[in-house]
Amino acid sequence: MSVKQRIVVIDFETTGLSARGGDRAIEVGAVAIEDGRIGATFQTLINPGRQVDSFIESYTGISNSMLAEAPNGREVFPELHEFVGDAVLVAHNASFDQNFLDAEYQRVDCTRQQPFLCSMRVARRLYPDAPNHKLGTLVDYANVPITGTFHRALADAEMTALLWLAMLATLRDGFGLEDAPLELLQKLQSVAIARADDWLAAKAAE
DNA sequence: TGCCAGGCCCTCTTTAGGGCCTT
Repeated sequence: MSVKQRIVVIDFETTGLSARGGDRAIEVGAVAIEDGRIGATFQTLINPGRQVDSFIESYTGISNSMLAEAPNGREVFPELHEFVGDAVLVAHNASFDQNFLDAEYQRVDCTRQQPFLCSMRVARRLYPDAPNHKLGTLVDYANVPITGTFHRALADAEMTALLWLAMLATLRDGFGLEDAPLELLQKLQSVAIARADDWLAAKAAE
């Protein structure tokens, strides 16, 4: 995979926690990282075809009246698919966003080919001393600027993208690895899966 | 009525259980 690989950081607000249980996306935010910098963005509300409950309205600040005027998934997801292109995807707690993206793509006959990396899994390895690994906590811990309201899709995607860049910087500064940040993070994630902490120690000792 | 997600990761583990994180 190319070092210059475009990355898209994505975040969904949804009607609930279970994509497979029928919950739907109500907002998507996506931020492209190109050449190590934040570039184009994509954001829209999505009409889920149903009422969202009061918890979701309160949690996200997205009301039913806002969603009533929003485009539906059949309009939104082909556009998102085009925006994402062949970029590697990143999200905070990626399994959640991946399940929603794949479920919504399936409804509009789109498919996802590229890998989906998780900023939370990397942060747990890179910042083990953080109070916790919620996005809001990590934004503060890594001195990432707050770009908007938490629990809105574009703001969360932007701050996840900035956290991702901060983690890249930490890796470069901490391990002297000037190049191949994407490969490094992919390796770091696979290492996390394998619980192979020795890999980082070996890299640091080189 | 009662139930209500799923994947990762750690540990008092692996023939399991529970916390974290996302909305």
